[in-house]
Amino acid sequence: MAVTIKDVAKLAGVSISTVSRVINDSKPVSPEARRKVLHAIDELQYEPNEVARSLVTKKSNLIGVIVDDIGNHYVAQIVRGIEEIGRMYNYDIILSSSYGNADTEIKFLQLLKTKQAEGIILVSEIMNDKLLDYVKNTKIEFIYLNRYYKVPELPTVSLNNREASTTMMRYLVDLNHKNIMYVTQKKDIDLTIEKCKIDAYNEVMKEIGNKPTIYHIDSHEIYAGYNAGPEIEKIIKENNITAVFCSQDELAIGLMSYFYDNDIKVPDDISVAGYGDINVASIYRPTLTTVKEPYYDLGAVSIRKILKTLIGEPIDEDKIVLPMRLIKRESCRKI
Amino acid sequence: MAVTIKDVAKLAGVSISTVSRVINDSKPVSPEARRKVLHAIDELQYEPNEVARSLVTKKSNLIGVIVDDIGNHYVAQIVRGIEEIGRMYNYDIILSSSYGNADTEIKFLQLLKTKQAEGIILVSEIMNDKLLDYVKNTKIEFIYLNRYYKVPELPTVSLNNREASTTMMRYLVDLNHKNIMYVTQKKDIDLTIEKCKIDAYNEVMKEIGNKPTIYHIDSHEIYAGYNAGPEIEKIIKENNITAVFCSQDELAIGLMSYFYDNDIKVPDDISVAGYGDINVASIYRPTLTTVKEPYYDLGAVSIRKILKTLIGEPIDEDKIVLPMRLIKRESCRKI
DNA sequence: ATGAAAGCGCTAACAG
DNA sequence: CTGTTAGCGCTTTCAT
Repeated sequence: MAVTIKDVAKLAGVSISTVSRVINDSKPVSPEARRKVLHAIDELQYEPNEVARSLVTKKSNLIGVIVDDIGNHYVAQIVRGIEEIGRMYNYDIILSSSYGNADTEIKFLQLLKTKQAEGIILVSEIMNDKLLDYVKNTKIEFIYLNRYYKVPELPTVSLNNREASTTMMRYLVDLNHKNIMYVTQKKDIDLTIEKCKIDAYNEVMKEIGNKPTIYHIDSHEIYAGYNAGPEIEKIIKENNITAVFCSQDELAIGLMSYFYDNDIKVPDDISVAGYGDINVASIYRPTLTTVKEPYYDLGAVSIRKILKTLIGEPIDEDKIVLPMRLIKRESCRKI
Repeated sequence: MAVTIKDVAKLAGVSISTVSRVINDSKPVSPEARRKVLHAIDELQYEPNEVARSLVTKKSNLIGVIVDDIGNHYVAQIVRGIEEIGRMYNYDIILSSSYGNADTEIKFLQLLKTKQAEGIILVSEIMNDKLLDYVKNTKIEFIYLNRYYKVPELPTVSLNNREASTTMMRYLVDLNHKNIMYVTQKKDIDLTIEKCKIDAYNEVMKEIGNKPTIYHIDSHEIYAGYNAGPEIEKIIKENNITAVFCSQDELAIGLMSYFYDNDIKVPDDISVAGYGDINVASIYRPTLTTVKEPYYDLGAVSIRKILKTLIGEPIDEDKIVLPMRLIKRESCRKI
């Protein structure tokens, strides 16, 4: 059996209340008693049982984090931000991966509640209406970090995607590109954030008086960008496209790999721009011009917001929007 | 106040024991009572408090995972394996990142113990002797996953690095390479696992009757591989090297980027092999020939081992060694 | 300043 | 099959 507060009290010759007081220094304790207690603690290598403590204080110091897949680099960065800031406030995080399953997300949410998590951050790629309902009817600190959807009803930390896309488009235009193609997700999926980006694209194309060329892919993974290569190549030739702006870095990397394998030179023959600044973006050759999504900050800001409300500090607002940054690299050139 | 077992009992008109019994179905309960309880639970949206439950059962269903940095891809893969298997047995994981600080690792270890974690997996890149002592004197299920060091005194799950390096070397030899260079960590660091790999390299070089050429770098990150480019290039020319075997994929990728930027063609001018099969390895062009470290499995096997001992199943052995696999890609060619 | 005692929400004998 | 009761290890009144 592990050593408990009773053992310490006995050895120190005081009551358990006194021991508790020195552990938490919640009330004055005579120097003499304190010394004895401290000594006993040391002797016994006593470590308080946080579970028992939680039960009475109702503070678990646990934040639940439900993610899509910790194996995704951007997710890992978000978790990094959450964890590092949480740590500063003495909070631990419980991690669960849903792999994009809506029911699993809800199951974890409930599970985390039973574990008395004080707040929950959901890093999701899907739109989970059932979960939305559930959260709205339950009082728990909650933040929705969704990379693709806007979630109007709930506290979110998000990015200014529209502005970022506009910035990238204007940059491409500055590079004298006129025929710019946009490669994005499958058309029929109703991705609210992607809509903002498409709007930005369309707007800039309209500004420069050119017709938009949008190509839809059914996935946002690298291989999908690669596989779409032949069709995109055809469209490029037919429409005299000089720059391709991809809605995700993964797509851009896949596409560049296709170009590499088919002797199309980036950026000499075609400029390619991405979105996200995933870690490969700066490693791949040519390095990818893209827009940096500040994942770490996304996580950090989220947990800070939860912690603030937990502590009772005034919170600024329910929706936090973070800026993004244009990263100019080799894959786009002036023509 | 949250709804408790008492509320359910009252509403259902039974005792709390009966409620407890239907929740856990630990003992037979009359259909009638069960129905009433279930109904009350539903009515009240009751969710048992796991903290209270843990306190009495002494089961937290929590596994602590201390990692170096969840932002590292390989670490994330390990955690993925841990989490996914843990989930199958109803275990949650608490994640803490030490960022390579030995004291932080110990602090987390203690913290996780107070949270009543039933087992702890340490995914570390450093050698932490103090922690070794600590763990040996404490009875807690523990596994050390160290990528660079052998940890003889503790249960570990590790890889057969010696064999893997030999396999890679023999493959290179099969490709008719005779003058093979090995690029690795700084010489004075005492990396026990790296030593195995160097031994394997030396042995094969001896077999083919050629002198070893080992180059030491002070970091294992991509930029380090890149920065070492000029010197490595010089050595290659002087020694007529035709293949470079890097102790880490990161180094290989950095080096290939240097080659790309300096118009040295891989694999036409030089073959490059890596170690690890990090995610970029298959994405980078040319794709990197490497040895696959099964990170996911490493995590999965670790937690499974802990869970087994927790459940009381017989455990096979204290040291588990996983095999690695040669991944032939474009960066190495026959000469 | 200190101890006794109540109780956090739950499980597990124990008695019926 | 069911209710009563005694804790789990700790914090926190409430006396003293």
